Amino acid sequence: MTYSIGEFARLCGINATTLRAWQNRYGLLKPMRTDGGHRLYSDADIQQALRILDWVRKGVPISQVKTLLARPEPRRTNNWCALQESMYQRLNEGKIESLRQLLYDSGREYPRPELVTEVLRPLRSKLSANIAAMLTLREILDGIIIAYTSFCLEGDKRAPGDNYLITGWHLTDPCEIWLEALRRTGQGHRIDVLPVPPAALAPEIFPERKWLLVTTGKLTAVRKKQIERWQQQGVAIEVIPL
DNA sequence: TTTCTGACA
DNA sequence: TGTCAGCA
Repeated sequence: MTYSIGEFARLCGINATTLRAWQNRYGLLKPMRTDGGHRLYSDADIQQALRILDWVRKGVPISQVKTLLARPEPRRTNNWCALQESMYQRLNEGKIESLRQLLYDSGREYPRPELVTEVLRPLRSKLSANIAAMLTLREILDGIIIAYTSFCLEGDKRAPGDNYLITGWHLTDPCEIWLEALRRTGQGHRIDVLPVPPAALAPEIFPERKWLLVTTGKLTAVRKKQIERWQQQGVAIEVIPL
């Protein structure tokens, strides 16, 4: 399957002008050309675009992305790959109950932080092209992740522990709140989730709880100031950059 | 509709 | 760094 620049731009959600600029200025994505000189993007280019967007979302300047892409993939056990693949297949075949079961089993069998970073996050990245079918699959996956995380959080509440509130702060992808919560389950914390962060946060109203703020992008001077202000008001805050 | 270049914020 | 106008 090949795509014109217009189609490709729509699929991956990047402006066509920007795609050309990325190619010309930073050598990112060099598609084949038609005899007439028009760009012809392939499915491999889509995968590459998703990898690029992953770095951009993490706040990496586009000029530095090429070096990061050239780096070999961070080593991942075959086990993780196989598990990810297995989840993807069940999702793709609409076997939702089976996928749910697999996630619950995996959560019992493997450490949760690795499950999140090695399996769930990569799987969601794989599903982030702007194609209706993929977005639908990702929503289904997110629903299962949220349900499972709630289940784990409730379990943690049965034991004593520190009280936490986790939410997003300048965060584009709300599911990341749940993934971060899931990473922290089973460690003797009692965590509540604010799934939809309010437009303006007021952590000072619950100073007795520790606040975990999941955030994308850079900690600007303004944001650092805000955190200092909250801390001066006696709120314990941990910022979790993605 | 796409190409490219140069320019702007 | 992303986007736009203008031209072919």
